Amino acid sequence: MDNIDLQILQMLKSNSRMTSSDISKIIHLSVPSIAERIRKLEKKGIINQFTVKLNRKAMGQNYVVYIFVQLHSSAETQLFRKTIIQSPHVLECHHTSGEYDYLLKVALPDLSELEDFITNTLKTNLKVMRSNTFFILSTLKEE
Amino acid sequence: MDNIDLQILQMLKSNSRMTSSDISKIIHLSVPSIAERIRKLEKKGIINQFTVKLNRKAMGQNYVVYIFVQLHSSAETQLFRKTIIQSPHVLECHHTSGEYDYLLKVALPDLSELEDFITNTLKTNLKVMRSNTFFILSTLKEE
DNA sequence: GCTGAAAGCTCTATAAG
DNA sequence: CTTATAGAGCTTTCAGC
Repeated sequence: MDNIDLQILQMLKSNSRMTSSDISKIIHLSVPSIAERIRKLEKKGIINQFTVKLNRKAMGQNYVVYIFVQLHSSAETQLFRKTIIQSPHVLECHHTSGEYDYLLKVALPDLSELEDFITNTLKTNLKVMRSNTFFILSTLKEE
Repeated sequence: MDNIDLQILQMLKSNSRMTSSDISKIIHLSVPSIAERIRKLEKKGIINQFTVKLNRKAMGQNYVVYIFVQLHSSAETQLFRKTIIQSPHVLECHHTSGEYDYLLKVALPDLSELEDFITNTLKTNLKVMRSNTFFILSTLKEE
């Protein structure tokens, strides 16, 4: 991966609908070369996905919270992982170092759904030992 | 925004290079209709950005950490915000409720750069009062 | 690995119903 | 919203460096 690849990635990051010929006009390289470089970046897994960033408020996701979670035992891990991955409310889930086991980033339309998520999904269904929730008041930056 | 818009958004989320005619073959609506719907979704700000998800490891970002940050006083806020937004290492920055003021998500190539970021950028330059760092060991889900 | 040109195809924009 | 059309623009391929 050379400097030209980095430039291409940067352009696609700012607008993934750019075509090879768009990019060709900016960096001086022929269209077929750029098309092939993009294909290779995808194939090598450097580009994971072409996607869109959506406006959460517009999508009715008015609350975004982080929830630290500690599980009882590793016996619960399987169900926990499966449920979390499938839940449409969970934006991210990381296994973390420190006091807790996992950190979830969760988007919800209202507080009653948050209550439901913590009480039913986490505590009851997933047998989470303890959790710690804090709210995102505003976001300065989110890539 | 109706159900068709939601379907279009879902498809673009899974692959933002889909064209109107690609989408037209899946949901039964003419190409001009879909093209116009996408334009409106962009104009309304429901679609914030067309972008790519990159593989962090492949980009040399071997460590991703969360850092909670507490500022001394609101006098430091301006510089803090400006610096954070410009820093290429900072993936996200949220103003949060709870014990700390901000939560940063930071990607770095190695531990010495992490040390540098905490010691120099945060503590020295930005006069951060205290911080609390924890590591992401692995990621189950990240939209 | 890159360039340039040609072929064919696909997309977008527009107009009319 | 649909269909139809025209024109612009894209991707791919291939020969040659």
